[in-house]
Amino acid sequence: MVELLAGTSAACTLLRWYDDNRRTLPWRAPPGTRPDPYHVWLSEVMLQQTTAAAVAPYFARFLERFPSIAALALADEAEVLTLWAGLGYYARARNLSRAARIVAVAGALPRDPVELAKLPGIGAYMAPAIAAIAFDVPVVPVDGNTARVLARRHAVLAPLPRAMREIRALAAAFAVDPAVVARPGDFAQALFDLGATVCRPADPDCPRCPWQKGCAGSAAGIAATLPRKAVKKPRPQRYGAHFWLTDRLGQVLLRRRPSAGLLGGMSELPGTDWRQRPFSRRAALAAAPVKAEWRRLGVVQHGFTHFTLHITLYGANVAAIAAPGFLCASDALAAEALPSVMRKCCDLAALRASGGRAP
DNA sequence: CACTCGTGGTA
DNA sequence: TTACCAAGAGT
Repeated sequence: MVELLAGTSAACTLLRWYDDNRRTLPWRAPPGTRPDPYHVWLSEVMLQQTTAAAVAPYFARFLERFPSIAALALADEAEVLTLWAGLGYYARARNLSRAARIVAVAGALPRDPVELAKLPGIGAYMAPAIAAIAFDVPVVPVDGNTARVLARRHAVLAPLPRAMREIRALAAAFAVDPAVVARPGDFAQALFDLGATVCRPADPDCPRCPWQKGCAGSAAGIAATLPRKAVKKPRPQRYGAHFWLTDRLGQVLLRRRPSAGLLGGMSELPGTDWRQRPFSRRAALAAAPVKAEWRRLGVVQHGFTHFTLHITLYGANVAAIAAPGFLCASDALAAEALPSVMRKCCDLAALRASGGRAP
């Protein structure tokens, strides 16, 4: 009964908590002001499966180079990937690059979630997220935070992803609450902040939660165990060999990966494909870009989402390089679209060249 | 639905 | 040290 009284709904309670506890983030507009829809869009893309701390410096550099959707639309995908290097999930950058051209032609980002979802890289979460945060459309996006908060508050016992249908229904019910209709963007971000700072994945701080009184998961003492998740399979190992080839001028041979798939469109040191079994020295060198006195520099290990990669790195120096790919001055590698795994390889090669020992 | 697709921080 | 995790999307 109490929740039917104006100004005392659960949504209203959360919004009041948000007014006192909201996080200050680079992509967030100050209270009472409207954010730039482009900033909202870019931040949502960067924040997919990525922490705010990791995103912040990338967000700043990206906006400095591409201050508007129009500026982004004029850029080559390759340059966008350069600014994305190290952030991961590079399809995000490719999709953003494509979408920017579509939006630039249309003139502006649409406000309708259905229209937003037609853009590459904008899916079931991000369409309502942008609509709510950038345009105050009364919808409630369900991200990992929201799913966790609602699964606990309503003691949803079914495991993810099956529970998503029920969780989405719980979120949608909030969208008609007058307090949410009045402040859709703040409500969405209040759920993010509650999930990030109080209703944390492990060790939720229930005593400090504005929703504890109405939380079934907390009442049952099972909040920390929710949401439940389907068991995941073990991460397999893969092996490869890559080659650090320099010339008389200190330039390094690189090549561009295929434009789709893993690390699509990114630069890399030439190498083998990545297989389930290690390469012998002979098998590895059969894939070397040139015949040379190859020296084993060490092994780079790198964890991807669905496998662990072990790269044996070989190094050689020749007078002049004649091989497929392109040359890059060794002091210009920082400006290349190198994914982290390749950055590790380059770091190891530099270390060995300066006298470091093989690991 | 199940799988692919990165990375760095935390316990 | 391994394992889990973060404002998910595309296929």
